[in-house]
Amino acid sequence: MLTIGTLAKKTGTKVQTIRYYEQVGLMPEPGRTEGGQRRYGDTELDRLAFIRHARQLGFGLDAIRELLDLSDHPDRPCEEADAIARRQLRQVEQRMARLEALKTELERMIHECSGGRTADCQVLTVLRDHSECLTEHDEIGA
Amino acid sequence: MLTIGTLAKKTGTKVQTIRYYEQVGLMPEPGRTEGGQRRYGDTELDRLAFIRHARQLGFGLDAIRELLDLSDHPDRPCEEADAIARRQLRQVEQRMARLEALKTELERMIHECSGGRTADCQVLTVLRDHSECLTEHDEIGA
DNA sequence: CTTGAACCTCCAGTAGCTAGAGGATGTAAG
DNA sequence: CTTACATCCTCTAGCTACTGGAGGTTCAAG
Repeated sequence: MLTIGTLAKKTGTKVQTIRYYEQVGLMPEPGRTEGGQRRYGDTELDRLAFIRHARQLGFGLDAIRELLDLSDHPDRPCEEADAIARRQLRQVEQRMARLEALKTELERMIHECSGGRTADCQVLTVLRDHSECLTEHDEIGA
Repeated sequence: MLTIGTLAKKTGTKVQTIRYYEQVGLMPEPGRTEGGQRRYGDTELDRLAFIRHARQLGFGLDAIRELLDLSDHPDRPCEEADAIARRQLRQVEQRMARLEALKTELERMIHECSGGRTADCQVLTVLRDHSECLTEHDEIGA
C-alpha cells in the first residue's frame, strides 16, 4: 500500500496534482486508512504513470480520459486511440508551423536592430507597424 | 472618437479583452461620455495595435509592458528591447525543440499501431510503459 | 508517549482571456 | 419626441492544468 507521497515520488507528480486528478475524475477515489489518509495500489500507480506520460506527450486531460477509457476496454478496435494520437500529432504540427513563423519574424527583428536609441529600434518599429511583417503569424490562442 | 466596439473591430480584439487590458494596466483608462461609455483616440488605437501584434508574436503581457515602457522613452538605448526579443526567441526555440521530440514520438506510436484491438494498440502500449520511448520528452509545463 | 514528517480539507491564485446576467446609454428612424 | 435596438456598462464566474498555503490531523519511528 502506497501513500500519496510515495505515489507522487514514483511518478514525478506533485501530491496536490494527484488529488486534483482525483477531483476531476481521472484518478479513482482510493481506499483510506481509518484516519482518512489515501492508500494506493499498483493499479493506481500504473494509471497515474499512464496519465503523466500522456501529459508529457502533450495530450489534454480530456484526451487522456478517452485514452484511459479505451485502455480499459481491450476488445474494442483501437482506431479511436489511433485517431486521438493523430489529432494530437496534427496539433503539434500546427503549433510547430506557427512557431516557425514567429521564429523567422523575431530573428528578423533582432537582426535588423542596429543597437541605437529606442526611437530607432527595429524591434519596437516592427511591433508598432504590422505591415512591416513579412510573414503572417497568429500565435494568439495557440 | 472611437467607441470600444470600433477599436475592437479595428484591431481584431474582443471588447472584453480591451477592458481586461485596461484592468491589468496595459491600456490607459480612457475618457468617458457623460453616460460613462469609453471613448478612444488614435493614441490608444496605436497602443492596442502594438499590444496585439506583440501578443501574436508570443510575447507575454509582462514583456509587453516592458516593451511599451521602452517605446514610451525614445532616448533610452534599445538594448533592453533587443534583450526582450532575444529572450522571446529563445523561448520559441525551446518550445520548438520540445515539440520536435513529441512529434517524433507520436509519429512512431501511430506508425507502429497495426490497427487491431485496443489490447494490442501500440499507442496505448507506449503510454502504459514509458521505457518504450526512444526520445526524452518533457512537454509538461511547456 | 512523544515528536516530526507527511497527511487532510478548503481556499485562492497563476495566464489571458471569454461568456453571460442584468441593466444603462447612444443613435437613428418614424 | 419617442421608440427601438445595438452597443455599452459592471460584475461575476469559468476555462486549462495545476500550484501554494493556512490551519489542523494522522502515522510511524524511537
